[in-house]
Amino acid sequence: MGEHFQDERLTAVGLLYEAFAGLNSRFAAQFCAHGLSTVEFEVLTRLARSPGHQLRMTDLAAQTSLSTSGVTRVVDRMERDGLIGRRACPADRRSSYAVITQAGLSRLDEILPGHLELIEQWFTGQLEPAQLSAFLDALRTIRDAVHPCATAGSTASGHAPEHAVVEA
Amino acid sequence: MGEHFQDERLTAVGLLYEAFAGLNSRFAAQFCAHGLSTVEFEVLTRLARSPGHQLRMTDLAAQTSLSTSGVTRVVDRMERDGLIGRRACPADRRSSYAVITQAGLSRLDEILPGHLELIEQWFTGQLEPAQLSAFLDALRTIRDAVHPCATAGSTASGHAPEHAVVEA
DNA sequence: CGGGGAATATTGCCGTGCGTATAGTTGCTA
DNA sequence: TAGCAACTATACGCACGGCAATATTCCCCG
Repeated sequence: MGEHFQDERLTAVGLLYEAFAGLNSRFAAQFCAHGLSTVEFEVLTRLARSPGHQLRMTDLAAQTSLSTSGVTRVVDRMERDGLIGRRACPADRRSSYAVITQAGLSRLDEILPGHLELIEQWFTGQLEPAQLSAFLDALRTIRDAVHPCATAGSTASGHAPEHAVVEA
Repeated sequence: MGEHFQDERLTAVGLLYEAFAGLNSRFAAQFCAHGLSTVEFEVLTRLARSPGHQLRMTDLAAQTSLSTSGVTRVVDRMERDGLIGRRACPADRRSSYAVITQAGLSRLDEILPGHLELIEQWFTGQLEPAQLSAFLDALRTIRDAVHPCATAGSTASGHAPEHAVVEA
């Protein structure tokens, strides 16, 4: 494997990865400054965007790629903090709704401005549009050179479902 | 706090956040398919990009925003898997180098194509350039409306608590 | 030359957080 | 009414990482 070539890809991936990791950690730091974890923020936004500001536990789990038990616990924590509450489902007494409270909405209101600011900084600062498109061109070139027909059938180290891309 | 306005911001943040979260989880899934965790991938790229394919434990910790003990343990795992090795530092017998092995480089080679592909898909698919700039404009507008003087001062690089809100 | 303090890596201890498997409850249908 | 399905909550265990303590080595200053 050409060393030089590998270097090219590595620096490209490395730089971009740094940028992503940096953004993630800044997100986390900002959430933390407001007493939230990443998943808790996600739960909050999901609920806030849902009709009636509520969601069944199962649906919440499905929409956050968390297991149902994980959702139970997150909701436990956030209920303890007063950010969300549980509400019995009138139609089906097996289900229960997680519903965002006024405190939860306020918390979201506190976080959003800084969050948006961070996003904008990232895109306009760290990732100049021109830089970005140039980078993407380079990416494509490199990739085409490696995988003329993509296919990606690489057969890894006998480890697993290859490109098992999941996600909802 | 205007409900309508809040909704605007929420959908904006929510959509973007989904995009980021989706990318993250796809990254993780891909790494996992090759038997790596996220930090392990980061360590691998960091070492591969370093002169001599090696880095002192402390430096590795500094560059990965992991504590030194965390690095020790990650290196333990990866050494056990044969992806990297330890090498005594000739100049300073307190230090030791983590050095990437041939197997580690090969593993990286297996991962990179799919990784690059994913990145390109994300930028060109999920985040159309036109969409993106429009979105950023909207962002800016919204933000300005909320924080006329924003200031934003700061913290492009540290993790200052910013609006350190209490609440446990 | 010697001693104290700084730097470095490792390890024990512990908290966190999640997933799997299990249990308990309620709804639905024959 | 019985039995199966759907839903949530809990028990258990695991992986991960930070903090603080420890051992070793280096370096500076008297």
